[in-house]
Amino acid sequence: MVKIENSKRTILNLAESLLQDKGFNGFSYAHIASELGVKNAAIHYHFPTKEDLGRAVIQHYRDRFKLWTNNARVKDLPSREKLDWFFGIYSSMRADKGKVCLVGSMEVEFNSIPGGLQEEVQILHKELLDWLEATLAEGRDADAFQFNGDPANKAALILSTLQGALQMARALGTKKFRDVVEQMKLDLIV
Amino acid sequence: MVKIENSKRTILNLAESLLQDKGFNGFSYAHIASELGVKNAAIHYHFPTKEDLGRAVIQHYRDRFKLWTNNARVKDLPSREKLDWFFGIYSSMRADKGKVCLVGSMEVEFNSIPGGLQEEVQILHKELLDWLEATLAEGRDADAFQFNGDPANKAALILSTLQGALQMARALGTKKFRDVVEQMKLDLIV
DNA sequence: GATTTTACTTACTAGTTAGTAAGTTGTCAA
DNA sequence: TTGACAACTTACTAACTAGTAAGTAAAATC
Repeated sequence: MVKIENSKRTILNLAESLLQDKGFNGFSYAHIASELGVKNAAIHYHFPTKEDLGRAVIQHYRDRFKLWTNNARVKDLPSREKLDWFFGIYSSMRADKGKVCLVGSMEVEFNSIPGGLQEEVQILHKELLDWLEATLAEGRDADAFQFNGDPANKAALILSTLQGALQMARALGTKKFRDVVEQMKLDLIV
Repeated sequence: MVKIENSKRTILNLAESLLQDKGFNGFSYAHIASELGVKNAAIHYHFPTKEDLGRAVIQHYRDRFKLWTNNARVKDLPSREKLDWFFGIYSSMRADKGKVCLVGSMEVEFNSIPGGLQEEVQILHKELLDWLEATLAEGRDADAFQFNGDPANKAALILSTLQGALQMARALGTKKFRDVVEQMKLDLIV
């Protein structure tokens, strides 16, 4: 038995990374195993099926987001800084080997992933949307943001844009991603 | 020899459909073959490798877009209607079995597709962006559109948004897609 | 000190993948 | 009518896929 500190967590992190790098159909148990220097079956020991692994990745992602947004360091920020924090998550993904949003990655392959994963993606996407909607509404009330229409729709627009912009950056470079983020701010901030 | 009218074109169309439905890693030669009632090798006869097939799909997509945008029926439209036509392409995709933008689909899997395909995606994305940028610039000059900043950045934002919104609709439904499109118009049209 | 549990490895399976080589058959041009 | 060619099929391969069953060794628990 090789001594790996908390190997379940290590597998989870690597799986998340691979999902954001190559998509659900783009990586295999063999990839994970060889990367970690263990055998195929070791991964199956922790996550019996690929669906289990996928679900765990999304649940971990959800937990982390909930933890952050409930933390005073984000919760008590003014609206504009909350939004900057949120945009920062996506900028970090871009900086981290050109990763793409987990949600977008799984929605592109939505019709070829297990049903249990589809549900999980749905829930995560809703949670992101809800937080963003509340932040936009709060910011408009405080005259920090300026936009017409329903905050829910503006939230859906912004999330879609971030998701698409990370993908665009894959083909056209990081500058394009930053341009889009700047344009979003230009369209939103007073 | 079974009599199929222009089977190369039939394969191409089905491949495009599968790409927008399941992604590049989500379909196989066997899928295409069984759907068309032919054998695996028949597909390889027309498109020796999967990279060849992918390139042909994208090139076909590019040709079609160029044809449309150069046609008087689009070319001579006022800016607002040009934009409506463009948005209509994405609405049609959504209506057509929840398809997703070809570019987004391939950018999610960018790091697990052949290099030749990556180039082709890059070129297509640039062409879409260039047309949209020109249309936005033209529309702002004609006081049909209203936005701050560089038309190139606004074009990148809009394209990213459409791409992301089609993906979002997979998990959260068509209404969300329409909401995003309406919000974009609200943010743009005078 | 014995027993159970954890975290694996070894060795395998059945199915799928892209891709190939060689043969077949209908169509068309000379 | 013959020969070339287009459009396939048959039959195959090597590599990879998720997943399993049985065995092993160290560590934790009793």
